[in-house]
Amino acid sequence: MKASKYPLFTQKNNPSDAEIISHKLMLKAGLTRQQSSGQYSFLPIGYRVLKKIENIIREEMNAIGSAEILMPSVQPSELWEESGRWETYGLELLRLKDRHQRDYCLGPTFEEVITDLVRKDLNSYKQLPINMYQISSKFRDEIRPRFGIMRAREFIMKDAYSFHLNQECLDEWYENYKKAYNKIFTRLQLEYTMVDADSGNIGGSKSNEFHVIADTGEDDLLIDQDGIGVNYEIAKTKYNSDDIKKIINENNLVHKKGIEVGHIFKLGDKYSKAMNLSIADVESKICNIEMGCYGIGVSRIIAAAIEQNHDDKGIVWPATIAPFKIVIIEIDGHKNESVRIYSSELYEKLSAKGVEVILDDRNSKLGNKLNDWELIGIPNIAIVGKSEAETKSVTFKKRGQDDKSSLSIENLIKITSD
RNA sequence: CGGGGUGUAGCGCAGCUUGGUAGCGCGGCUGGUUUGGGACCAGUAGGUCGUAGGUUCGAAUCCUAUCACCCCGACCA
Repeated sequence: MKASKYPLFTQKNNPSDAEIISHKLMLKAGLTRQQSSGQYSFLPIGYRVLKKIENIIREEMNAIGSAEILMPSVQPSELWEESGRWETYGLELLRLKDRHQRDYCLGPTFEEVITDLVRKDLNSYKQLPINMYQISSKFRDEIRPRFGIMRAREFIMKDAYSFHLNQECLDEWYENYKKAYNKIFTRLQLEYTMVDADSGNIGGSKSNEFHVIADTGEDDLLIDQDGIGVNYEIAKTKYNSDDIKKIINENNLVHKKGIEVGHIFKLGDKYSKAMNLSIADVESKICNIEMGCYGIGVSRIIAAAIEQNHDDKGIVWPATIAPFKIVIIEIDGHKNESVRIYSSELYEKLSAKGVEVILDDRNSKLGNKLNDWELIGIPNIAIVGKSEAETKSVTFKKRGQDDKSSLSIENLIKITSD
């Protein structure tokens, strides 16, 4: 990519609507723009980050043998009436009518649709277990959207669903997903913890939440010596006390704030029973299908990552989700042919190695360019001016560190293409 | 929904109390001087003051209604 032809929308002034740091930085760095309350467009830089996160999730889902699908976001009321949630889900379910006055809703979650999908094609227990996931927009008509993309009404979520002949198989797959989630959050390079949790609105017997640790998190977590936590409500039940302070002291726990970015559930037969999804087993006995569901708030992870990784200059992306791996900044390339030729040569070499590189060939000053890229948070910065062009080197700087060093082309390629 | 607040140029704001037809900073554009960490000078473009109605000779300013957005609380990935 060349910055002169790439839509960058950084802003100098602090946006007035933003309260928390991730929201401010996302607007300043030009990652997202608000459409209406709780709804955001992703600009090119923001969308690249979203795709990075999606791909890590996708790879780990595929790796455990969950298959990607896509379901419609507008869902017929009939399915929700079958599950009983048309009545119970409440105002968060945005309901609408089509031209024939049939009732629909915008999908906030997909248990009904996927249960319907599976029951139409499930003929034999031999097809089980079935594991499928999708990455798509969800809509929840939140009482109060806030903090930008952190709690939006429309957001990107990965939701996986599993179908099993028996509890043992569900338990096994629940563990598979749990392991996959740990891999995902490790690869995202975020400080996180898994906690025992309430299954809330979705229903079922067992659930775990994954939280990114951040002071601005909305959830209170109690974390033990092994890094395993519980949320407040669960802790009260688990330790049989209402006194949080006492629980903390007596059990040697640490209180931290978390941003919930993942939630996995053992649903049991709640939906399969209500929606009549059953199958004959080896002995021709009719069994209800055991289900699990596994969510990750993909777009929320962007905000969570920024909450955890920023400084006074802007975002400091973990390398695995940075929108670009490196930016090459020209000094006066438009006035200096040797600089222009040399920077293009570097750009081509890095591109050829598959390095995600953007060349800042805009007609602006070094300071402005550096400020833009430090705000956006690109992890590696290579500066080339007249002297670098002469010596065939670059002035190299890591985001988050102040010192600069001189690197040969070979070393630059080595550092950025590993 | 209850409580608090804000809508004026692309962004951030002043002006409103005490009506007289809109201004500042940043950004944009043009020209020149600069040029290795947000340059300087000069010039220039850009706003039916959220919307509708009312009061008045006259409304960004006063009154009424309405819409949008933000913050605190109840709900959630």
